[in-house]
Amino acid sequence: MKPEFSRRQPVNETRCERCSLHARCLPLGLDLKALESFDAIIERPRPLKRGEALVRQGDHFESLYVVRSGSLKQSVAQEGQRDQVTHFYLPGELVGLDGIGDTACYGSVVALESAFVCELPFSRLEDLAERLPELRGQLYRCMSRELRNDQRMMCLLSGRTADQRLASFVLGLSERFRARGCSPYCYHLSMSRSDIGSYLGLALETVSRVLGRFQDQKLVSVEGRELTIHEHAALVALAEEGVGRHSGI
Amino acid sequence: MKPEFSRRQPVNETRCERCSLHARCLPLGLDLKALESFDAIIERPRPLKRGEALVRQGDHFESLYVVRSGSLKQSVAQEGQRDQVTHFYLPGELVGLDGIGDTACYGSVVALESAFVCELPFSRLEDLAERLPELRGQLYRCMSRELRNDQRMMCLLSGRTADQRLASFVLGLSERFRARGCSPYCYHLSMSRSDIGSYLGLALETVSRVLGRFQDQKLVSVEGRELTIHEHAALVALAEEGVGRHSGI
DNA sequence: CGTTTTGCTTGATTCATGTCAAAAAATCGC
DNA sequence: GCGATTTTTTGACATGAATCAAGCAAAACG
Repeated sequence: MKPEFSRRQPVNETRCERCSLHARCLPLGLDLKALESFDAIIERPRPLKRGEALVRQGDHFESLYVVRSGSLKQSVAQEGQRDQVTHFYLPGELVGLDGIGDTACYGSVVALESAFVCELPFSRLEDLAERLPELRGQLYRCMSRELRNDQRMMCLLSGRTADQRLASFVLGLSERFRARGCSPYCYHLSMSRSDIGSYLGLALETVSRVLGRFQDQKLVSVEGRELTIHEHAALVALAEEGVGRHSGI
Repeated sequence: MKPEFSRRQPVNETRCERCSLHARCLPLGLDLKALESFDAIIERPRPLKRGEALVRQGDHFESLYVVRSGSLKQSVAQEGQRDQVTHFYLPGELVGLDGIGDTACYGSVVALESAFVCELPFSRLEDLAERLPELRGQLYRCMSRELRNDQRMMCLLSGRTADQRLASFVLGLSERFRARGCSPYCYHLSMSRSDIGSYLGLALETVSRVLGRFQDQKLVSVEGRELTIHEHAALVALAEEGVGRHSGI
């Protein structure tokens, strides 16, 4: 069993200054004084059990959240269609940016495993941003980065094959784990095949089959939800390959 | 021939106060004094010819742009793959939000027809936002709205059939035209079938065929790039239908 | 004003991926 | 620890949409 985030983030480490996510979190770049003001507006870590909802679609928008440990998924339910998973969130990532300026939350956010989140009431964050240009900049940058991620996702969904989508997905997670100081080559998938399928626009059976094929080709090994990357370069090559759908090049 | 935006927006109307897009544009909600400060940082309308690039992928990010007339597309070129269209921009819409905090522009933005854009140098906009809370809020709201749009797009791309994608596309444009005071039932497509296909993740032949089928079913008529919606309700029903891909409901 | 280019439509065929079904494995609850 | 539930794998089959290949229409160009 791999160590999980929850084990690495003792609950009592409640101050931003001491938080090990400091370097990847919203208050990045704030000086000590600013960080203390920031720290002051945070609602202290809130524990979530697997399957528990942090926000429900349609809830009144009030806060952003930073994942402190564990992982979550966002999913949106539309008009009698199957729920669609739109995001996975790892420690340090910001939840709720898509609710700003809207009355209701766009989707539901649910814990995929035991998790802690810090709550940032948006109105207080705005007040603080008025005084802290750095924080303002960070907020813009976070939103803009998310826009770029979403666009990358749109490209993935509209132009690439199932194999390429899964290669990108596996590599994307790998990169995110690496950035958090976890092994990029061997990690735990906290989401089900069905979640992955929904996120990537594939049937869950296809996810299972492709992962199996990757394993046969010795690119990765998958045992349940433990994934090990063996041929990083080959996955990159596959993900970037010119021959997607709609006659590549 | 329908009136086009360019005919409705005389070039010499250069002040924000007199701009007819006022109500849909970034400075929405600013008081007169604030509006004047905002007006002062705008680089005056810049004309673009069909096919001309406003920004090229990889350009250094410096400014946001507001479309004043005409329309544009954003497309990103990846690793030897076919270009992928990621956005269409209509008058009043904000171009470039995805470049904030990044050194380079994420994609190229090209005029689909003759167009004018107002340039907003981002550093000056940031300075101004420091003093104008309303403007700050507007910026957050614009970015957040775009996040929601991108997510809607992701849902469209990963869960819906070709017919549903095109129905949504046609209705989406209709809504955007309506919001701009143009006819929502009869409008001009400034983009090619190939652009639409790229945007929706479909082959251009499929776009052509589905549009043809819609015409046979008397939902719309399409003559070249002139589109008329006959059965709005039926299109809505189709777009929202539970039976997408991945066994609806 | 004819020629070339570009964009659009249409048909035939193929293929990747979805759907349905059932078994196997893992996880959960008591 | 054992039956019940959920998740995952695997197989057989169906099908929507891509691809390939013309042909046609409408601009753009000399």
